[in-house]
Amino acid sequence: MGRLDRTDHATLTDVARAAGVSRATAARALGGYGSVSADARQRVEAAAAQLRYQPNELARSMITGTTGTLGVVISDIELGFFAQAVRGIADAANAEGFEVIVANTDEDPVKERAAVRVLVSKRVDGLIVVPAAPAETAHLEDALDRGVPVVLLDRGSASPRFDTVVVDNERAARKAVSFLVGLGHRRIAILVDGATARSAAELRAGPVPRGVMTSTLRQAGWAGALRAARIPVTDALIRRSMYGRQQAREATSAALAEADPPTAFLTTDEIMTLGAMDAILGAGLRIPEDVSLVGFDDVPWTTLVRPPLTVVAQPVHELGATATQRVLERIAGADGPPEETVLKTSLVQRGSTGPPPAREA
Amino acid sequence: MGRLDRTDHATLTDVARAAGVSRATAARALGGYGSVSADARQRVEAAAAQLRYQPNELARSMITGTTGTLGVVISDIELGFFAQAVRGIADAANAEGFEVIVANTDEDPVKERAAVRVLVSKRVDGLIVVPAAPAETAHLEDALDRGVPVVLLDRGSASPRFDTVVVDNERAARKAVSFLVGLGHRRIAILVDGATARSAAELRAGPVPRGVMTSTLRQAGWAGALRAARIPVTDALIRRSMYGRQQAREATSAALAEADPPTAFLTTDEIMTLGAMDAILGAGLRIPEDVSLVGFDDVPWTTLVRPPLTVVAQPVHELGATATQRVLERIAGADGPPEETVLKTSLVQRGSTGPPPAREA
DNA sequence: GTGAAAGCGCTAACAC
DNA sequence: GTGTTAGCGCTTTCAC
Repeated sequence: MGRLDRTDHATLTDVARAAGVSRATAARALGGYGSVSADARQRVEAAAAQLRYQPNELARSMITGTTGTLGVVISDIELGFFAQAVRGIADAANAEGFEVIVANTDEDPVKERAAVRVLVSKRVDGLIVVPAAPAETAHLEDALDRGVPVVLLDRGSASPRFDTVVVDNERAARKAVSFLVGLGHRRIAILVDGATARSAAELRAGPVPRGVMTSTLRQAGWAGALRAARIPVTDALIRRSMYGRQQAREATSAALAEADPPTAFLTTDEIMTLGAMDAILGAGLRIPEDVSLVGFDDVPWTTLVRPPLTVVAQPVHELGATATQRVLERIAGADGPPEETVLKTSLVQRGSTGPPPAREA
Repeated sequence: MGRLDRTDHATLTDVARAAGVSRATAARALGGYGSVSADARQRVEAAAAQLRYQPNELARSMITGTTGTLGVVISDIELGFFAQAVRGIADAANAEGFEVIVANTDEDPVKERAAVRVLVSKRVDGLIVVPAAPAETAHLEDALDRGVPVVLLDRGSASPRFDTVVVDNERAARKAVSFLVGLGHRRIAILVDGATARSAAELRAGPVPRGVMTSTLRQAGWAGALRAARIPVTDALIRRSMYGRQQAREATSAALAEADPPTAFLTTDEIMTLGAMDAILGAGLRIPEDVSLVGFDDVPWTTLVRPPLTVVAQPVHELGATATQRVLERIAGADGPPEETVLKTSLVQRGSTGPPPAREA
């Protein structure tokens, strides 16, 4: 341990000197390229082992122009969905020898811009980002212009320049709601983050533009299913709340307290589902006898609560793996037009959905 | 966009040329050190903005010897506990201008060694690791020898060389079990990962050595509480399972099927708790009327299940933040002896604990 | 097969 | 105040 200089790391120069060869020869022996005599190789390897030499990847990156590092920009690693996605990314990345730097944005575009800037400065080879504001992508296009491939995860953007990996959000919600309609429900509410909510009028006006959050798409799917069943799409069924469990709970409680409360709820992610269940159980209502519930995301606890939850399951791990694959292809030089990959969700029917209360039929 | 060379990044040389000054002056103007005339600064800043110059952190790191990056080595980011810890780390790190590279080991020492080697090669400024095998720390000492500070999180090691941030595992379990004893329970089982389990004889033999997993410590706390209540510590109460929800479920079911089943269970983490609850509810037993349950980790769903779970809450976020603080201090040059920080857990009493069935009293 | 030399983009003395 | 000159540790021609 340490005859070494200030950094305590043996350098190639140290190894070369110890082996009695030039740095170039040492590099060739260690890097396994060019040709080196058996004897020289021997001595270099011995010296390297002896000095516990490990190449300085920083220096190597300076030359090769690649760092073997991917930047991942998400909203919050604590949320099950993102944690799973990151694991999918990390696994796919590690398999190809890449490491992953994770940055949380909390859906704040300012933090996102800062993170992207830092990551690009650190010369990540590629970026996977869940855009906080899919409509504002100047900073992401900037990364692209600097030669850093960017793949969007979970949300598409208005810009056509990015590879994108998402799930079939609209269809997923439509199927979930159609299922509820088939059960006999007509007053099917959707619980959405107020920031991404659209009014009934907006929903009637036409298709959802590109570059919106998933919950907006899910809302469109919900509206589509209602329309198909000739059920009026009204603002009363669109329950808005700020994003958060407690807020979702309050919004759901308010809905439940109305004159003709919804007989079923569709919630757009784990946190909202948690809040909605809090409210339903807290009101002493039975699921599904009094009210049915379908949530997004098949997280572990959904099978533990009673009744187990009917959910839309997303292939989250695969979402991350696919995005990684895509960015790795770009890094390797693939230069076709941006691709949008849409992964399939599935409706997992469990116990939280049933016919509406008898008096409703 | 791009008169730039192969990397598409403007360099300091480009800026200096555009501003008509030397690289040194440009560097001073941009870096805000040394002194530069107002005029020169002006021109440099204009040129930098015009070229959208962003310094190459790689080159900067080569010289300064610091990367502004922390390596975090955990078992699995998908587990709520680690996701939370990583968030705590990332927040504390970001606040000081550091980024975080995350590596998953799945408790595999081989993966851990590989991860540490890569991270050190990438010249992270410090390492926070949840050691997969706290007894084998040669690779971590190697990092230390190379000048990379290492802080252990969640688990201590046998080596005295590392700063460590843990919770009071033994005391936490002791309190939880004492609480159950106070309720009248005597057959209190503990569900542990078979890999970390100790036999009743081993537990009686003496204190737990340093460098073991948390569940081993929790088992010691469990045994301590039983001893204090003069309840025999028997192997029958130590329920082993492989790590995993399904495995925990099976182990719990087996315990429940015995002649004199435990009237209470202590589970050592979220996954084990999930499996234990699966088994208890699956057997049609009521909680806490038939069997009480105390789990480790106060995750979101614990308040949603019925009854809500009594748990040992760990300050997970703080655990990560504290470890980060420690490693940052080391990076800044603090060179006192290694410190062990022990954070306090708390027992959150909810509905899953009550007196044992009447016939037991 | 091997060494000398250049250079990645930047910082940091050290002159002027 | 500003420019020149060395490097950081490595890869990579290009001679020999």
